[in-house]
Amino acid sequence: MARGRKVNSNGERSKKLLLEKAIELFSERGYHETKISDIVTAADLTQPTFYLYFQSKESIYKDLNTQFKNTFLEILQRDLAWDENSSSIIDDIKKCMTNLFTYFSNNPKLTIIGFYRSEEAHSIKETFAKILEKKISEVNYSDVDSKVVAESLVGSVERLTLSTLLKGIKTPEQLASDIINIYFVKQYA
Amino acid sequence: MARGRKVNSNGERSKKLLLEKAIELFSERGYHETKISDIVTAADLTQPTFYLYFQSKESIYKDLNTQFKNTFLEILQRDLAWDENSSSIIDDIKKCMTNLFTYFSNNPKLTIIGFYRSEEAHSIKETFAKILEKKISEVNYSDVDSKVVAESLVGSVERLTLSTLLKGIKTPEQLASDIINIYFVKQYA
Amino acid sequence: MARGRKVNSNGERSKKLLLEKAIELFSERGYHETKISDIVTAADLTQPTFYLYFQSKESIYKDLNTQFKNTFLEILQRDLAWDENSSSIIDDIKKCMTNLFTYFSNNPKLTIIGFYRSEEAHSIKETFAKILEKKISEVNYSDVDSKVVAESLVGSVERLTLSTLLKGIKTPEQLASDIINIYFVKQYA
Amino acid sequence: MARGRKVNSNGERSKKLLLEKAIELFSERGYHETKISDIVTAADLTQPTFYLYFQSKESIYKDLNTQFKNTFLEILQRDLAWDENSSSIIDDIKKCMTNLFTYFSNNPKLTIIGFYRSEEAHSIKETFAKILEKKISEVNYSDVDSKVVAESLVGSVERLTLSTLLKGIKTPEQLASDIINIYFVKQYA
DNA sequence: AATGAATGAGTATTCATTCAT
DNA sequence: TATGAATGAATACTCATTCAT
Repeated sequence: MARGRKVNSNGERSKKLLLEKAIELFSERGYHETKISDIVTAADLTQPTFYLYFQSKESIYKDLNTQFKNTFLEILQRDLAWDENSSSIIDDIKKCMTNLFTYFSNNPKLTIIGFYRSEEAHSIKETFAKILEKKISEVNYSDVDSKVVAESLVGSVERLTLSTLLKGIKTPEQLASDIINIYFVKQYA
Repeated sequence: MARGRKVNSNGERSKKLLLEKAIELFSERGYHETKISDIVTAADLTQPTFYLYFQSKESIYKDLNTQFKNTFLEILQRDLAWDENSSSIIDDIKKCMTNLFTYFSNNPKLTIIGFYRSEEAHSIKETFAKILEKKISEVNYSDVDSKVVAESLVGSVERLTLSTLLKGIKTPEQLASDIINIYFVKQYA
Repeated sequence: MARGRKVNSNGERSKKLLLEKAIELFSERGYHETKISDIVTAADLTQPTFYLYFQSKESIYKDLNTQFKNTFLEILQRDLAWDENSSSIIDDIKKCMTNLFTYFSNNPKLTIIGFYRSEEAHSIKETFAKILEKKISEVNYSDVDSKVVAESLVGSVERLTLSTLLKGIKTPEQLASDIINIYFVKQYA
Repeated sequence: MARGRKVNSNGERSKKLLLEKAIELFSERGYHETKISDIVTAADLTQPTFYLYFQSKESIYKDLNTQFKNTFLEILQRDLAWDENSSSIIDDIKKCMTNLFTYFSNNPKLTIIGFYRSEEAHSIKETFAKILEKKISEVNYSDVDSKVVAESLVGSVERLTLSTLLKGIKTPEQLASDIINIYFVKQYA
């Protein structure tokens, strides 16, 4: 293959392609097992082209994580804003989860990276738990302290996303409903 | 430039030391960010000594994971054996969790590796979920299918171990009790 | 994504601009530390444009050096032509130095490149020394062989250009006069 | 060639060898034209071995320069210490030059690097000139200011080292004597 | 049992240069 | 005349692993 511009080439398209392949590979193999050479090969480009659009391997990974984190926190903020005098706290939580699951569902690979593989995932989950805790503390949750309930909820979201949502077994709405049922509806007689 | 056996050296002790340091570093930094040179430096030994006791970096990591996995599955098997005509399924689950948490608590670093960092962690959790599902299916859990409840439970264990148990906020017994409360006791009125 | 000829663009001007920026950067940073991308960025142009006017990075650098060398040798030839029956050899040398310094002064950056940074600078200085030697050998210079005096003179020119002439501390005339004083006038009693 | 320790290998020797080859190549080709691969090939070793003994290409180069600079300045300090009430300033200068030339002569390649190729060479020469200027200002040097004489002297040293000393045409003593003759003895009648 | 010394095989990154428009 | 887009070829540096002692 000769040097220089390819026929019909287009910068935006190349960048997008590289991002796609990067997301794909990072989510499948993780950061260290993904080589720049893998990414560019998958995109049918060469290594220097990667550096035309991204600063470094680390920076593209961080960008991806930031992107996930920002959207995630945005949804949280929007749906679980604090002093909201909403009709029902539980409905709020349910709505929030539905939106979260919808986002995960639409961006499964990015979610794998940002919610499971990244080192930053910890802090994201901590934040999630803290916000939930505040909500739950307003609910009359018998016998268990809100922190534990909140962390438990985060764990449920984490695990169910992987095992049912991303596998297509449950829709966002179903999953949110199931979780609400487990945590907030009398269920065991 | 003295070479050869150190004064006071002892094969078993060196191996143990290397294992300890490896667990420590793998749990703190993960597989790729931990170099053999880090491990031996921490153990005040040299790289060839590492290969005296372990086949490779990968093999020691796998060993560690296998060790965790085996004990984990052992506890599961023992406490949640199938067709047991136990007095109470829920008590069984509670007992199992208590034992699991006790093990985690006694081996926090190995737990980080085997239950959080390792790629194998997925299959461990799947197994866990499957066994739980079988149990739960025997319980009259209204409105939510057992698979979801089981996976949710696994998530709760996962998250609460990290955020409360390993931080010393809850004892194994307390945590098991909390989880049982959340999942199996009418809690929200 | 507009491409093609810029408004107000002009081939000759672009080439001149590139040359200027190249001289500037090569003199400041040297050959290897100057990237083509630096040059074109400084000229507010793009990399392919560079190759419209110059064959390669090496060739523009060589051109610059050749340009310096040619002018330098021209001045030497003109002012120190061999068997000239000039009234005074020392006056010739002084005149030559004055002209050299004037040229340096008017082209400080090119001088840095051609007289200091370039690998070719060695041969230029050798030539300079040889020509001076021939002149000096005709002068009754006691105790020191002409080669040494000539090389010494070259060194003085080299160093003083950098430390006084190009810093504006001395004018070409002053510097030439100073050097002549040092080398050819009884100065230390 | 197999991995692992070579027969009869010795760390100190390898390091020395690498240093020697590095000095040789840096002096012949300069920093950028010398690849690590060139150095290790010349030493019949491999690239990782280089990094066993040196931090980086830049660091070994800097070390070399520092080594040259330190010795150089040491000689200067020792031989041209300020308020010395020495019998003769000119003798001091001569002695200093002799020592300098001897050092250059014994370390020709390092001298090429540290006194000619390095960017630091400028500051070394400036220091040299400043110290000389102080000395010369105490001498009754007619018509030319001491700064110019000092810089000129530095230039002479610079050029003559290259063109006569390192080529074996002059001994350190002869060269020092010649320079003193040029600058401080009535020479042209 | 342990270490000093060495290396094979990567791996991210850079830069001059070129093609298609 | 000029540029957007791309690449060939290098190059410093790292790390797990191994041999000789």
